[in-house]
Amino acid sequence: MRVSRTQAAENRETVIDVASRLFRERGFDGIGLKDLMKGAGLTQGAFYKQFASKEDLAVQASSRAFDSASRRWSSAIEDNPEDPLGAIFAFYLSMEHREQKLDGCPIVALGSDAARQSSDVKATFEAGIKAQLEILGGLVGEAEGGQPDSKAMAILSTMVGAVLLSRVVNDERLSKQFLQAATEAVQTRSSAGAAQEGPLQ
Amino acid sequence: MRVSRTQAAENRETVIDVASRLFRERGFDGIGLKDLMKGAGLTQGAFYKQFASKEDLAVQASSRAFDSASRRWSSAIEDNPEDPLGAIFAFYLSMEHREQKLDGCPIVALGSDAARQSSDVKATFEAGIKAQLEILGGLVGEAEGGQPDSKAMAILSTMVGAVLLSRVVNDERLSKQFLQAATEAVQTRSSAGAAQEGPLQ
DNA sequence: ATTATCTATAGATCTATAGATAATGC
DNA sequence: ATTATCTATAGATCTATAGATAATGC
Repeated sequence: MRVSRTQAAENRETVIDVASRLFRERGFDGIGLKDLMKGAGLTQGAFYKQFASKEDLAVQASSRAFDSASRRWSSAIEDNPEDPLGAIFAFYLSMEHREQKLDGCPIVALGSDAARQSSDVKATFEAGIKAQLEILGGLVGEAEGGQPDSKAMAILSTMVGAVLLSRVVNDERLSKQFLQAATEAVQTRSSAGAAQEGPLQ
Repeated sequence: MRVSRTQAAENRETVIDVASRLFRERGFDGIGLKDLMKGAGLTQGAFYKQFASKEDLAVQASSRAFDSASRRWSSAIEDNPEDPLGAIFAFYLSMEHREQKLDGCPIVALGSDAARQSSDVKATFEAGIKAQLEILGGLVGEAEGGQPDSKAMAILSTMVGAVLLSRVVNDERLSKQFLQAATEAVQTRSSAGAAQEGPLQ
């Protein structure tokens, strides 16, 4: 029954990967350890050799979700070097992202839940959010001085809010309108006047 | 043990009120029927004469939370008729609102959860969101024609996202910056150039 | 007679722990 | 000898139902 040290490490990574997806789909309280472990091909009993508690896994899984988001942002930028910001807006503010809770933005999928979690979970969110602000801040015209990237913060707020709102309503037309309205707002705001029409959903 | 019909109706309202607050504080999955009923001064056994299921209560409680939000928006407008929009921004994008999950915006408190709930819950959110868009749309310069209040949607997205982000980070300074950045963004956007500095947290 | 609420409980599920097992790692 | 995983289980909690009780409403 015992597996090698490297296999155990792999199993741990698999559990974190699975949790990062299932938590986003069902919420921290919406899935139990039994199903999480089953998703990784293990049984519940193996859990506590790998993690201190479910809350510990919540931290690891949140961190993993932000890693995945970061990779997605980076690849959007690389795939579209002449308009990196537009590339981020295009995938983030899309109906595909609205539909894909499983591997979508952790702030949208788990934000309301994270606000009720321990400060360890919040610290993970804070770090992930700062990383995203860093990226946005680098792409936006850059701040005027005192405020540390007030523009990036407003843009991220609009992005997060729009996808959250688009998920919470049944009406797909309304969902699209939220994403469309947010796209226009962040584009005019980021290029301060030089608005470009983005091809979109 | 039986109470009068009017008392029973009152009890029902109390349960919905309590649930609308406790759900926002702890999430739909974060509180059980026993504690919900105890909060209304009743026992668990009385629940199913009043509601068909916990999900039914989730619908009623969400609706109640939006009623409460609507009342708050209206009173902000009435208290400040010369700058109604600024009044809404001031209370919504405040540290007090960040701290007050219990009676704060249901979209922020329960948005991530609601996206996983039944379409009945989503329909309630959709109705509440449309009511808020209506208010914003009436106060904003008004749309250019085709789009049904694209401005209002972008503003609401920014508001919701900023408070969500402000709740999800530990760092209060960062929280304030999100609220501040969002305030600037929605104010410049709503009065299209005629930006006014809002006194704020 | 009806019924709102109570106590009690069924049956499922949840997190966490205990002890057995079988393979690794020294 | 150590240990990653397994099966099994403790103890709590969850939603929902059943039957008793006592007051309402006719």
